[in-house]
Amino acid sequence: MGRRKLEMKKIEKSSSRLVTFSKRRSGAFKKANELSTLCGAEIAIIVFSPGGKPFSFGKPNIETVVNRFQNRNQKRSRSHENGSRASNKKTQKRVQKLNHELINLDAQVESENQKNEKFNQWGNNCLFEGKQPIEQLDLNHLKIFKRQLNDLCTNSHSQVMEFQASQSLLLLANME
Amino acid sequence: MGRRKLEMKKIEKSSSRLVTFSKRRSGAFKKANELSTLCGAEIAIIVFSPGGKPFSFGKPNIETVVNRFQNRNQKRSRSHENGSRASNKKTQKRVQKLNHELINLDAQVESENQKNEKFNQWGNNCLFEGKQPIEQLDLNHLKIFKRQLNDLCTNSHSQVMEFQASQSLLLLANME
DNA sequence: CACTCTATATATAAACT
DNA sequence: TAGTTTATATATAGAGT
Repeated sequence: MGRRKLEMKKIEKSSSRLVTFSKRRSGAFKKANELSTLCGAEIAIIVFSPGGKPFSFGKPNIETVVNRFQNRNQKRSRSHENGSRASNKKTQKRVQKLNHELINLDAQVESENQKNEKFNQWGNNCLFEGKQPIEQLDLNHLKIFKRQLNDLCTNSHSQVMEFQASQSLLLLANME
Repeated sequence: MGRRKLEMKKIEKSSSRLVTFSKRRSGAFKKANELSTLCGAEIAIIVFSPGGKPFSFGKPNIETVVNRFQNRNQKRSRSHENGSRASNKKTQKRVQKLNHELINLDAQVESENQKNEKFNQWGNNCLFEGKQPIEQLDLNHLKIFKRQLNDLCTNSHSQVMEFQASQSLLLLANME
């Protein structure tokens, strides 16, 4: 699916192989997500790169699907459901708001999409607030945020996950 | 990728949904096989149809890949104190959801980009005109979103900030 | 690297068988 | 319910930044 037709054999050139792996892996995950969304199906993908690095995608999550497949429906441990981590109510509220806004934003954009004409004027009329193209930054933030989140989902290593979680929000915090 | 563009939501018509599931499932497996062949990667896919039927693909085979993945998780799990794994699962789930929201958002904007050249140069040639059209609603969502993200992380010095950042995503994970 | 930009190769939605 | 066809939508190879 590119400039040339690729032979279906291992790509020799290691640099190309790596690029292809990365592109196709994300392509595969996207497909999996679409399949799941469109058809209401549960799906899990596990890939090991040639270098041995694990990548995974799961919806609703890997464990559920894999366990179901292995007929080992282990019961969830609900004992930690809320733990001490949810103790900061202020933060919790904010996050809740944030989440709603995000959902609303998505719905809004979709709605505007249908009113194509108006949406097209978005960029013309509302970009600058004072001097700063704040909204543009927002979009970039969203993209970066998305990328970070994507990494979080892709990488199953919990420690890396938490690290990246911090990183992503720090990034957002530091960009202005 | 067909006669029409499909909305990324569950297909209502059950007959169409079934056809789509079948087609896309085989498409996904084919992609997985190609990825494996081209890059020398191990891969496993498990899918449950909406009806609950399991389908799977694995190269060299499912068991190998899944076991490799789970062994790795076991190691990881042992090195953690109790409870962290459960939270991480939920973090992953929540983050996945958010990610999907953002993917959709991004897709919408991208779609508009193609339709409207002006939008492509969003940040370059758009001047603030002081208008307050209806489309402003979208921007308000963006602004609020960003402000709240900032609020999450801006309050304190970097160490506390990082702590809160982690906490935020963990909270996201714990809220539904 | 991670991303962008195109020309091409593929996947697939609908319709039909 | 699975193939076949065909018009379109996507994915992505290769090259460049």
